[in-house]
Amino acid sequence: MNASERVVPEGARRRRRPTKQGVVLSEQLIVETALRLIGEHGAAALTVRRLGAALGCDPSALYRYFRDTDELLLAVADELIGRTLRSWRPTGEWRADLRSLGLRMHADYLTHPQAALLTCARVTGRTHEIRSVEVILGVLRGAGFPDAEAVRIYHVFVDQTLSFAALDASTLALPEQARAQEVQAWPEIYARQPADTHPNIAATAPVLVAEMGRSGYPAALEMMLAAAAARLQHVRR
Amino acid sequence: MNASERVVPEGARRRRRPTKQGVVLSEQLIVETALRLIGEHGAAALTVRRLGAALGCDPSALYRYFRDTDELLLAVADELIGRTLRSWRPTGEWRADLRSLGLRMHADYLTHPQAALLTCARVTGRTHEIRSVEVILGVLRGAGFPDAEAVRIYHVFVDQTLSFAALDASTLALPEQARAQEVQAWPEIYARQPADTHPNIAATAPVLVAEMGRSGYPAALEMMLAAAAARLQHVRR
DNA sequence: TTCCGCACGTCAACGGTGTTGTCATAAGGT
DNA sequence: ACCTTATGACAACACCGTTGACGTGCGGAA
Repeated sequence: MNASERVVPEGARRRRRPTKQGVVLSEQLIVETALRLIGEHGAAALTVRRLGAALGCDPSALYRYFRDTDELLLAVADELIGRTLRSWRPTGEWRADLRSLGLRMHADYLTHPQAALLTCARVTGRTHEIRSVEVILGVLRGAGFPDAEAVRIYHVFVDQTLSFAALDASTLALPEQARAQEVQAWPEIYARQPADTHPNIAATAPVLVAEMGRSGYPAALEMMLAAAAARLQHVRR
Repeated sequence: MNASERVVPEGARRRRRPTKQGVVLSEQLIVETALRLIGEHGAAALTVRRLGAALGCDPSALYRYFRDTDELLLAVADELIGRTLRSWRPTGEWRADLRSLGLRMHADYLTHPQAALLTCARVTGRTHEIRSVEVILGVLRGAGFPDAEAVRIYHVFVDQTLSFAALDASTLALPEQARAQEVQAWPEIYARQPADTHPNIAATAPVLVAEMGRSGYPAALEMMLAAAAARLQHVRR
């Protein structure tokens, strides 16, 4: 039997046969369990075998619901998009709205780094994504940006938010050991560069180490919003 | 023997013993072969076993040069940084220098999309990376930014460049079929949203489709540079 | 020039991974 | 109550990174 023939679309499912351990599987339950697994035990915990164990079923049973692990992760990602958008409320002030939406998206993606990594660059074309485009464009056009400007700023805003999310997520998604090493790298290596060969690093070492310990996204977002505001003033004249 | 004791620093290597197939290994050769493998057969092709086969040595021989695959990956990342930095010439004008450096880094990473994806989020702590930090900080401090400001802008600049590179690289790195589908998504889906449910998308559809067809990085970089220039003017007063 | 220590390539093995072919069984429409 | 077949279980496969043991032959010392 071909693998793609094995999976039955969720809507067409009729027989719900409990697992040996008494669990009744469903796409919804699997996705939720996967998200829980990632949240509780880190990104590395999401393996087909562990997911099977957590659900109380044989790992291969999952292939009745998803063609492969990639498809499973996409389903997880879609769930994430929905959750993010659902919790956002606009205020009517464009700059505050973009700021809160950006920070929220960034933060929500980081809650599930594994899914974020896989998802950030993909155009899903699904309802949640389309709605987010509509909403952001609405904020910008409502603020008075002309269409071309609004689209350009939308593009920068979305790509910047998603790409920073991916960048920061990939740090969180690293195996434990590599991540610890990453955190120590800046203090240990950059605080020790001699002033004669690396004057700029030496002169800024303390502030450099502090700065690199956190995400660059908030600062990047502020600079982007400032540039947009300046552009808006210029256009209005 | 402990794994970390097994690897000998490149400088201290004395005995160069050819492999059964007559290859003389070196850190340099291994990194170059890894990059070639990634470029030819995709990021997934970079496994210890395949790298060993491509080099003509036993997979475990690599552990004489790198403690684990992660350390190997960091070496690959640093090689990428080095290639970029080597081809860049400063002009003395900070804005032009940052612009050219950013665009060049972005472009260079995209020539090795698979490698960029794997490496661009990592702090290598190796020589090329350290030099790039020194150079960029020098440009900013030379322009008159106070230390704290210079560091903050450096952070935004570097993370923005790398994260956009990763975002754009991941599109290039998709399997052929998925990539074609991705390209068609914007025209096909967003050009067809009805004006009553999605007024903002419908109103901007042509310019939206055109804009999303290219990278957002140049526009993001310009906004970031504009914000930095405004900040510099403000500080100078 | 010889000789010896040990650097370094090789081998085999371990425990993990995703994935698939096959089978038994019970759910659900008839 | 039956029969079809959806679906979970099992076992196996090929691959992965990593490690410990081993022996060969290179390079420095004498």
